[in-house]
Amino acid sequence: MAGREKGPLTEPMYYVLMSFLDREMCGTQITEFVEKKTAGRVKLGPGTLYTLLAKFQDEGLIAEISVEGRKRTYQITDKGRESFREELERLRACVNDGLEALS
Amino acid sequence: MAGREKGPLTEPMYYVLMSFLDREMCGTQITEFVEKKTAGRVKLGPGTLYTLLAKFQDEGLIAEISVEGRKRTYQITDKGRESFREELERLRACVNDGLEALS
DNA sequence: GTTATAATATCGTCAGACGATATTATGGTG
DNA sequence: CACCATAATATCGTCTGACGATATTATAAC
Repeated sequence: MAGREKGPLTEPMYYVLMSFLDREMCGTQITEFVEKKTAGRVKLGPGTLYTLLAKFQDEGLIAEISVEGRKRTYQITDKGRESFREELERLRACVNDGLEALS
Repeated sequence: MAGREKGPLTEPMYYVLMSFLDREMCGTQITEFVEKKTAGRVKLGPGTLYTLLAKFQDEGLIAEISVEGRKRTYQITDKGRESFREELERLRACVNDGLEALS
């Protein structure tokens, strides 16, 4: 059960997936989550966010579970969790490589 | 003495800067360094590499120190080192955020 | 039912990644 | 020296993603 076929995640992709680990989310909740989690370091524009949600749904990393009026709520899939874990490992590898190179 | 004005580094940028920490480098040495350091996870195409070297020189992160025939050798600047350190910190923040979200 | 608000969707532009291909310099070999 | 192989860098075109600005759509309050 490998994660996302296409290579590594970008920073926005990573934080969007992360927002789903605890609970189901809709777009605006994700925006708030990311900004808060990163203490303002990462801010998602709507263009980035909704394009991403559509793509993640396409790729089966998240699934829509409800629509209330305009509000669409999604939850992460097993494949999505796996993609997130893989990305976290990649990031750790980057950090390790960097620390090693500094010493 | 802040690093790069423009936001975070991409993965290729990060590893290219990393290659300079120990010693001066030319293009082909960088390609080999990155592939070896990441155990093949990251491979730099020539388009990516030489475009990057030109930009880094422009931004003052590296400086050309010798030309032998076609071979151009560069070394990292203080600003370049600072940019690398900043990027490493950013990556650590991403990892920490991810670990925290998983728990 | 008009206005305000919340939420999502789309468009255009720009930066970066990268393979394919071209260019340029060097050294060897006859 | 002329030719060729090789090493190294440079450029081009295409594609993907980021993002702000703007538009659209649904709900609710008055």
